Amino acid sequence: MDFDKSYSGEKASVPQKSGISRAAMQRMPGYLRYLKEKSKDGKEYISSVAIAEYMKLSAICVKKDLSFATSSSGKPKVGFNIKDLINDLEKLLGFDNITDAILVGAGQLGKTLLSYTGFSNYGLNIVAAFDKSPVLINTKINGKSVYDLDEMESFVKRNNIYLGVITVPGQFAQDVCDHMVKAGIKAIWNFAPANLVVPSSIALKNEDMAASLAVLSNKLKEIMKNDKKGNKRNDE
Amino acid sequence: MDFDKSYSGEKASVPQKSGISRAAMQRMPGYLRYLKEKSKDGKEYISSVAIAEYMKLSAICVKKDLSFATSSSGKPKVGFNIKDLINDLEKLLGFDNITDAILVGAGQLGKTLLSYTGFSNYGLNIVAAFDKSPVLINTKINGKSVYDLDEMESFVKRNNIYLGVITVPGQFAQDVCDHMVKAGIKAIWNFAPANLVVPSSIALKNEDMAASLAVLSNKLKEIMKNDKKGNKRNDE
DNA sequence: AGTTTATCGATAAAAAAATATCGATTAAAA
DNA sequence: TTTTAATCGATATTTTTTTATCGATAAACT
Repeated sequence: MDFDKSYSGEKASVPQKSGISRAAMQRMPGYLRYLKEKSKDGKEYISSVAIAEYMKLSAICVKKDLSFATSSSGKPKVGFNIKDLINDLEKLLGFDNITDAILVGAGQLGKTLLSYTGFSNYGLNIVAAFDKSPVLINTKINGKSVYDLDEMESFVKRNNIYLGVITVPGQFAQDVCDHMVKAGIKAIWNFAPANLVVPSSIALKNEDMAASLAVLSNKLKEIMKNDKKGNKRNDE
Repeated sequence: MDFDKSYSGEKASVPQKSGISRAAMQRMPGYLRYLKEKSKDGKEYISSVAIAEYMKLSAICVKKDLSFATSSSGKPKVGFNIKDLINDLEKLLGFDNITDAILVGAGQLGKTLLSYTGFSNYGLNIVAAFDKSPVLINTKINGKSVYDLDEMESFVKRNNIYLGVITVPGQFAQDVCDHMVKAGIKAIWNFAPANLVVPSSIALKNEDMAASLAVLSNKLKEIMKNDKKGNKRNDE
């Protein structure tokens, strides 16, 4: 039995069965976005060097990352065909076919996510929301219905939903999570500040603002320290 | 909102000068959250094993991570003093003293962040917002004023702000970013789906929804594949 | 008090990820 | 047509991160 090694389902240690490291996987959408820009500009081919320069990565890293996605291969001297690469990446990322999802917690953040129209670009379609608040139940947000949380389980089963988004306050997150798992949800995108416990067979991704902020604060601290020491900055 | 961007400024290759890896840094808030829970429950000491079990990490990993934060040391047989550890972590994370920040883009997501009351726990205080829309300028959101974007630079300089949050649509993000850098902002928390280019002296953290979703979709795909192959699931 | 056991902390080993090297290839230039 | 230069792709190396080992220590038990 393989247990997850990073907290809340985001293990640091377990290898990706597909061979792609998580770090690489996270870079993919960045490549995709850049390639789409370039494609719009009318460019047809691009080299790993050019991508790397823009993305501030090493060309080797880019080449290796892309090798996981590319069906066709790049051409020496010219690089990769951008359109092909976009297709490959979208396929790899699953952005090419839409996955239905439900969201629990129609508060401020929930509303924001429900109102966001860009998810279809990422292959995600939030079809309904659930909440406990009578004020919200049976309202619509961006054309999407908000139902009583009690109906979540049957809705999920009836509509074969596998992905759930959690946008409730931290103290309710575990409970919502448990219900989702019970209902048959297999992937959870958690925006609540909580360390969720899930069976190892469930995919969990935490959108942890605190963690992000921790990294940023740390960097800022380093910068301020260096500035005080009189080091030059803006080294471009 | 939609966000993604993983790379500029977040290269995988740059070593952390402080010796703490980014991965470890990102785990810290998780520890902190768990310890606070335990502390509330009245527990006084906790072992790395207990933390690891809950966080689904190895105890060794926990010990090593905590060794970067701990001033005091743990006691054999009983573990760490929870209160001390909380203090150490908050200090390490900079959550113990508040940093002022500004936000640009008072749309749906911007409003959500402005309304979120939990940032003070993370040492962040958004003091003002900026936007281009006349409808929003001079309004207040959660008691925080929205000003004309043109005033951002002088505001930042006048109030010695070092941290900026970007919540504008992707196509405007780079421009806003440039203005922030020009104004003297040293750390940028970017929620826009854009690959921002910043001087290397600027800390940049992208809240990359697409990247998160990529990881989650990938996991889900694996799970569905295994399910189809008839593997058991919910192995607890 | 003496023994046992859980836990720490330091160091060593292993694993994973990023980066470097280099021959092969192909477009463009001479 | 030959040479040159940019780029790929595979393999090797290095670096970083995680995990394992193990002696030391302090609480609990006998």
